[in-house]
Amino acid sequence: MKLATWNVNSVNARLPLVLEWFAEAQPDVCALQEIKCIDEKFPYEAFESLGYNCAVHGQKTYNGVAIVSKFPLSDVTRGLGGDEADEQSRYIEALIEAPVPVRFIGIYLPNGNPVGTDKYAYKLRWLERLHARMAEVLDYEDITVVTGDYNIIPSKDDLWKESVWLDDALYQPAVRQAYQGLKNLGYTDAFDVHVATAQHPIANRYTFWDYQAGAWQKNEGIRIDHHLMSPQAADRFVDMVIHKDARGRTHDEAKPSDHVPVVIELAVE
DNA sequence: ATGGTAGACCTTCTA
Repeated sequence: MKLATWNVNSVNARLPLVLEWFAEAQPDVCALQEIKCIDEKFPYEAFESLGYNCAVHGQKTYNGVAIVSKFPLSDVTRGLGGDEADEQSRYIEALIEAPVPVRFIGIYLPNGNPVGTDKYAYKLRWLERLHARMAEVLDYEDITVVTGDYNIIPSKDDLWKESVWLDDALYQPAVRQAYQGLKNLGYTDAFDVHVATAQHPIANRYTFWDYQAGAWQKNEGIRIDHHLMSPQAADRFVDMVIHKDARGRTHDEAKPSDHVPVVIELAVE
């Protein structure tokens, strides 16, 4: 089973490119972030025509997440617990009803910039709430994958020049420690397994290149889109592919997202 | 020198 994540930076502005990628890559399930539309404006029909079911947690203008799946979806949860006042759409969870079921959680973690503001405090609180939910989910002993745009650069190997990122919310020690804390619960970063088991050196580890300052042309990227696997999922890990080519592809008037799809394969079929 | 790009949308905000 191929499970993917992709921050599309507006699903409607990106639709031709997104559909083209789905037709080619054939993910079984994909988490989308920054759909940037309310539920009613999600392009359900386009995905359904490719054979996908959709669960959407939209929001006007900002954020918004969705799960699209070739298998039926059940037990859908929209929004992360732990703060009733939080109105930002950044969390969606569903059970993928494949022959071997998979619990699939798509997140769009707060960016948190600038450091020291309420936005940064919100990021840290959101990480605490995610930690609590991921601890709960472990008790289900499901094949669980928590995937999405974490807005966290885990290590200095995951950026092109450390000095540029030292004051950024994506690279703060407290944020990186919180990411390590998620792994300490018992989750495995699919990329770590990918690196440890690779037959050849990893040619690319970045998943995001900024639109500004020619970042893509200079290969000034960062790794911020992650798959965290429960022990039951990690036992079935087969492969991981970062679709770097998506960053340079255009389609008529549609320009690429600043993030690329990241796909893992699990042996659950 | 505080740039540069993209998307939604109402004029700036977010990333």
